[in-house]
Amino acid sequence: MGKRKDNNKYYRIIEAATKIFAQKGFYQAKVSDIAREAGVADGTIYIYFQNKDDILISLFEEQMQMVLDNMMAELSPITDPSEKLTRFAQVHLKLVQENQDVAEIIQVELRQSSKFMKEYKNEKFAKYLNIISDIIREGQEKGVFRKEVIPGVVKRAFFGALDEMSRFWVLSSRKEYDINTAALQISSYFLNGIRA
Amino acid sequence: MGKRKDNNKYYRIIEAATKIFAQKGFYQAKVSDIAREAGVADGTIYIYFQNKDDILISLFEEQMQMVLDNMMAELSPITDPSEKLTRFAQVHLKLVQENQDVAEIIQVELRQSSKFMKEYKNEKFAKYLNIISDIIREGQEKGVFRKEVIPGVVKRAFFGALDEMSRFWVLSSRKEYDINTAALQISSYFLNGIRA
Amino acid sequence: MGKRKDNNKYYRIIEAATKIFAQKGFYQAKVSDIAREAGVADGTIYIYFQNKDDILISLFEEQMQMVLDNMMAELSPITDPSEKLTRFAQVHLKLVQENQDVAEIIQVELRQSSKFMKEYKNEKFAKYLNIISDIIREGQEKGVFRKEVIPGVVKRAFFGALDEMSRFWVLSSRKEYDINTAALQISSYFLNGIRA
Amino acid sequence: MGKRKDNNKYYRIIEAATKIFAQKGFYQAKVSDIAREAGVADGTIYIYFQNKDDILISLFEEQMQMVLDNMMAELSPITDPSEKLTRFAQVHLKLVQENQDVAEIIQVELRQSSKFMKEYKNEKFAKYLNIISDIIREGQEKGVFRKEVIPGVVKRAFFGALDEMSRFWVLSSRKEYDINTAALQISSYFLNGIRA
DNA sequence: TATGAATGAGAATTCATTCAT
DNA sequence: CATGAATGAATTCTCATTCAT
Repeated sequence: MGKRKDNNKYYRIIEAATKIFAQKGFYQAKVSDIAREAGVADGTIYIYFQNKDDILISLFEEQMQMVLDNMMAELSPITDPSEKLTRFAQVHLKLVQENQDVAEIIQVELRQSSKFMKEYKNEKFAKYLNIISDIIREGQEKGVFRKEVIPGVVKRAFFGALDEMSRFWVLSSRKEYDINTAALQISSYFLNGIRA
Repeated sequence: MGKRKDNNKYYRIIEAATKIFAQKGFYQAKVSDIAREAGVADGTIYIYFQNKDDILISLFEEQMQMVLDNMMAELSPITDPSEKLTRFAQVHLKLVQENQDVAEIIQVELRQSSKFMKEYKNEKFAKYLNIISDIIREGQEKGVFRKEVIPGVVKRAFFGALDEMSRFWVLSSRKEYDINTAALQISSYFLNGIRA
Repeated sequence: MGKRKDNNKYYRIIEAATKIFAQKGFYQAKVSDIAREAGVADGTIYIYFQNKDDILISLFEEQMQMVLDNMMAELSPITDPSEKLTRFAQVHLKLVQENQDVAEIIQVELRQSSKFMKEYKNEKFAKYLNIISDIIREGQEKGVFRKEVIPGVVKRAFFGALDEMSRFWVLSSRKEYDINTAALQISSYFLNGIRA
Repeated sequence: MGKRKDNNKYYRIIEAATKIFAQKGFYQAKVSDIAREAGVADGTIYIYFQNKDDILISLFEEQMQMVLDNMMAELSPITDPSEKLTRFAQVHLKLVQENQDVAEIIQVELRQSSKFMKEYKNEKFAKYLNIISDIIREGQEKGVFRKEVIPGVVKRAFFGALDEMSRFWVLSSRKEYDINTAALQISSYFLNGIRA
């Protein structure tokens, strides 16, 4: 690895940006806000990142990697596809709960990323979604999920369901129900819905 | 009759803004872009709208009203809750398909609305979601949906599933499958999942 | 006279402008504010006045004429120069008191008139000041005022003294002393000061 | 050390603003005019000042402080109240003569300050005026000025007389008489006028 | 590497003035 | 004459980015 990430300032800036972007949104956030939060000078940001866009992109990469690693680690010991799907829901909502800033940025800014970063292909996010479709396919092979179910549809529907749920959960001040309850409800809908 | 709305310029600006916001996103869109697209002078915008934010808010209100009206009209003749839910999915995705600009704005900018429009409460959107929970509750009363299903979770999960699906559908250039197929798949997952 | 002033709208606009300019100052006042106050359409203003500057100039002319006429009428019956000077002070401060809006505009906007109306020569104001120097000269001829007093200095000093006094009087909310008292004090200073 | 003032750019901008405001008046002066005159970028102005109003306010504060300091230094060695008053007139008019830009701004913009700077209380100016009333009061205590003279009236009348005189002197191209002559005339009027 | 003062392009908004009705 | 919707030039202020130290 080059010197770019050796220094912990790189991560301090990512952390700071995560907080500030979550608070104000990408366009409302000023580079100097991030610098202040990170305890560095404005100019220092440009030693570690090419520009403001690059901060957001790097943030996505780093945080999505973290999420991916976490999810992989949680799912690897499980063999049963149904259990895997349920676990995915639980872990996803738990991660959201524990990293609300990250969650908010991914939910909000990810959506408009295509607007300001035409070229940015969010491959990590695609990988994350593919964990779901891989589970579906595995279940279909093992004969526990119906064959006519389209994995590419389920992965989006399932993720969308969790995502909308977590958005509500993050934004609402009074939490009417446990997030784990929501995870179990949602995965049960889908499991019942796609069971062979 | 006030000067607002009784003139077609109001709607011409809304139309133009819908196109421009969808194309570039709210922050990247310049008021003068919208003016040019609408064929009016920059200053004219400010006769019909208080500021740039107000354009977006008004756009939400108008377009959500249109969506609401459409959905209500489509569902009113149906009595069976299961059929209603399926129809909701079909109509929603059809509306998205026919109003991609509107869909993109609602999906993308709606998310960050809380960031720049602290005071704006998107009541129309809440109403739209409540159509779903009303269907669920009705189904529970009629004994066709399971009692332990939480309507507030289903409405978000179901909408989220459709929304994520439609985002993909709108963004992807090559459409792998018919959007109606997706609608039927998703509603079937949920119907199987919550059936009594 | 042409049709310009025949219509009472001309005077209604002058009245309105007097009020609005006094309230907000020339630059902060909007033409549409004046139109609303006068109960006419924005465009109507431009039938009676060439532009915003012209409103102010016309206002000066009209109001200064009124002030001049008033002062002349009050002084004409008096023959004694000392008494005239005292009366000038009293009438001036009374006029200020009764026409605070006019006073404020003349005091405030007159000062910067040279800035935005390079060509405008405020002849009426010069005439008004000359009433004072005429009194001084008359007094010198009659031997009641000292010869070495320079009329051109006295006219400015005397007017300036009254003007500063009236500015304070207009602006301060609680009036510590009667404005007539101030008039008498000031004229007594000058009379003692220049008496032969 | 804050970033304000310790840099000479702060003063360069004040200087430039003094010139530009005197030339065109506050509202006609563009921030970019000031920036160009000061030899800095437009944005640099906003590092040292909050906004255009703040430039004017700061300018008042700085220049009035200068005037105050000067006047105090000139008067401090003098003990006789009459002589002090005369000296005040001389120094005031000399300062005006030497700082015509400053004088013009204080005379012109000070008047309308209440219009656009509701909250700004020009305390330095009040202090300056109070130098006069302090002299009057001192003279009354020493028995050289009449008791019935109201210091608050004299301070305004005297300042107003000098101010109107200096306005004329600054604006008129051909100077009919020496400014010192005017100072002596005016102070003699008042001294004769209020002498015990 | 790190700094942060300086830059200046860019954008929202205002409002005097016009002109078709 | 009167209207007031429409115009678009003009101006303040912001903030990502640079670069001399």
